[in-house]
Amino acid sequence: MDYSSWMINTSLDLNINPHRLHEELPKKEVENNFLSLNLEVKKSSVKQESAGALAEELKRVSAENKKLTEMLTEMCENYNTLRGNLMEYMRKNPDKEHSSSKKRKSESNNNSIPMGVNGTSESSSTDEESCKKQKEDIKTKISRVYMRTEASDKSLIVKDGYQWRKYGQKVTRDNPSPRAYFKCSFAPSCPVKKKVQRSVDDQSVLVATYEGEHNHPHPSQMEVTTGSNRCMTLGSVPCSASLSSSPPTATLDWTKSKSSSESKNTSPKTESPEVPQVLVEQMATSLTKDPNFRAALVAAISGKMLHNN
DNA sequence: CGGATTTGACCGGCGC
DNA sequence: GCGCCGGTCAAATCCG
Repeated sequence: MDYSSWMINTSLDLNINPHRLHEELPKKEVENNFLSLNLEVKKSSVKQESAGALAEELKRVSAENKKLTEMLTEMCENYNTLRGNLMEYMRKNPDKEHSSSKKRKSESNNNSIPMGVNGTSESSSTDEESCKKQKEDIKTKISRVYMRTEASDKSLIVKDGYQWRKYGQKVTRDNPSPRAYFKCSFAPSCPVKKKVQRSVDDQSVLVATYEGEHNHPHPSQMEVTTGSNRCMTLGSVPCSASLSSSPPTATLDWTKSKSSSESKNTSPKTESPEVPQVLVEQMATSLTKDPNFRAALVAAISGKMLHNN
């Protein structure tokens, strides 16, 4: 899968000033320049030409600020466009599972109603009731992951780093492909379950439905604690934010790196705020890691400070 | 030999 | 109440 198309190019070309100051001068020189400007401001006997240079610098920085603002606006617009495209894609490819009239009420409810945090006021209820409540809570933590595999690969294995024990397989009515049932076997008390079934429309797409939340750390996290990006440790799972650790009902199809007409397995419920959150986080991470952006930010802040002086 | 997987039986919820 | 269907159980089987 090609995720590069999802990555936002953060190499912002912010060197918009006519003097190409930041492009040619190292960061340190920029800062020195800024300090010297400050000194100049403090001098009581300001020469005409230095005042002119200062005004010009001020103008330049203001222009840069303006450009930054414009770029930010443009970025927001791009984001909105992307989001719109995503929503349109979701609408065009409604999940067959949800369109099925035979769909059980309970399951569809679980998928569409975002529930809050686990209720903790179980002290007054009986064991049976608390057990029931717990069950309901587990059921509310549902997420779905779409994973593209080789069409020839008939195994229903989704490698996500956790250890799963298969406890059943069933052929369901709305899908000729068998559905496999897994329980998390990494921790004996872990309540998480996973259902894996091939997509009706695209046999090369595996649909993994996670129920519940792991009550133990991710196995790969126990081995690799320094990894900054969890997606890198998830084996063959697409870079997805919809693992069980995410809030309920998040369903993301990151397999859409192929043409949108190819995969048709998403549901309208993906219009949850989850998607923007993921994108925003991704953008923020990318931006903060980009030296160009940081340099531009420094310049912008410097400009702002100059403005205030 | 022990753990994982397979697979038919069973259970319970839901719709008619 | 009955039948259908998804989900789970557990004995049998497989595999390292």
